[in-house]
Amino acid sequence: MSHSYEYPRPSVTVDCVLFGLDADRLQVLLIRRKSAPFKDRWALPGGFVDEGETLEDAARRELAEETGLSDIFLEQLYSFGDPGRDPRGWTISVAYYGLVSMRHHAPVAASDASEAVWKDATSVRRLAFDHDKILGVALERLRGKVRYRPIGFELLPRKFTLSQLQRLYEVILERTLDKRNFRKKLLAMDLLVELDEKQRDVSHRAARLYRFDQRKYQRLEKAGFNFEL
Amino acid sequence: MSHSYEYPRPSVTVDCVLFGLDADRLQVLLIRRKSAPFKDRWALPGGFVDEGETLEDAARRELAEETGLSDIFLEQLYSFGDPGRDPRGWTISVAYYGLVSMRHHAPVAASDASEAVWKDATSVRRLAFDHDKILGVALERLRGKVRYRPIGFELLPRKFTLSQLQRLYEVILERTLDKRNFRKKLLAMDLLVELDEKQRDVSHRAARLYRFDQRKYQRLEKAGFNFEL
DNA sequence: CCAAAAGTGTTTCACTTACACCCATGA
DNA sequence: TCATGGGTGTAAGTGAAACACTTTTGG
Repeated sequence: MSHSYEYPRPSVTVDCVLFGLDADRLQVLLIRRKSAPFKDRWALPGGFVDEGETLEDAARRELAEETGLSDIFLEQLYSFGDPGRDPRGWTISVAYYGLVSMRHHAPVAASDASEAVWKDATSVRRLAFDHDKILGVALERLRGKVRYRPIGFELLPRKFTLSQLQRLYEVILERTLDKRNFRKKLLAMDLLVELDEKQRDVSHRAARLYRFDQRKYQRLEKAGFNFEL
Repeated sequence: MSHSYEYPRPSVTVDCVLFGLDADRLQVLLIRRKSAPFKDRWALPGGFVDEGETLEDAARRELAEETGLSDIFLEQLYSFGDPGRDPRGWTISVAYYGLVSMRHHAPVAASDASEAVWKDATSVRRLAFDHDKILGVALERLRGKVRYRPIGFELLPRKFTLSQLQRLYEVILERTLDKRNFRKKLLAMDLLVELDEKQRDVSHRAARLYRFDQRKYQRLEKAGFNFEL
């Protein structure tokens, strides 16, 4: 199909919706745009895809360039191509979403970003481009996926308490959970490794620390096991 | 960001994975390519996105052009952009998947397609481009989604029997289901409308026909109802 | 009357839910 | 000693799974 090259081509970008968890709020990483369009407005980190790289590599590269963050859980979210979504012209964006432990990932602005900060994910509005919409889709996906895939652990430090884990689900799902039932259910899955270690520097009884057994989960998953709530 | 226009741009295509159900096999609609690359090979229907149309519109347009099918359930699946996936050069494809009742949608080849036919979805191989991979992702998505969203009905005629519905799930999920439990569960959801009509032209006891109550489902869904298996 | 699929209930078991008090620690 | 969250068990109810025979219809 040699005439294919005659087709006009869109620009293609990647945008990243990176979620973090701040005690009792779901956060999203935003950058302040250095240049037009939407100069000085808050936006999702992202940028143009280069030839010769995968879409996911592009997302990781842009994220690293603009916020300094690397080595994180990232998944493709959705592609946005409605006409008019970018005032510069025809632009299709492939969005990714990711989860990080805020404690281990402090953003540093660079490149096209004059600032890179965590903002409350459920209340930010009036972002650049159609990023409000992208964020909305990402929130929906996160709420859906967290219930049947153990991705929530990515939001916590490697060692965490059961209360932290419970708060995580309460924040994302926006409802309270029963403490005893929650612990019973999660421990029954036998995917948490009880560590010989306790919380430190808290002014109350220190909680036991756990870690998620990723390997075991992968084995069980292949055997048909289903993580649920 | 005026320098954005200096970036090299990829071609962007859409590809459609259209599923149908044939008594006891899951089918996928394929076209035979009229021209290079992959001339005469089986491929998913699809083509280049035009400026000024949405990605979904592009998918519907290409599907209509190449197979004559229109007015069907379509959802965005995933975007594929690995370098080298298209021998013509840098090309990103936004894939969609859809479900149709084969009885109501007979394909007719046209445009870039010299044939358009239904093939067994779980056994076709060696499709053009990376379409084997796209089909694999679509199958995975279908199996996942059919269990918690009532999209399976799109594969059936508007009026169907409970046995047809059960076979649908058995085919997609690749396991047998208990007849009594299946009927009990689905009828308990109260989303099927029992019609005053029966199956015709069968050489055994005629089954009662039902239809899916889309409106009611949408109301219940908003109220937090959750379709499950 | 035979073949083929339609249609129908009950019991068992596992899982979910609701619920309240004592414990350990640091300030 | 007080405030703060950590940690624990049981009973009741709900939903899932297992299971076999009778009915209807056309050939």
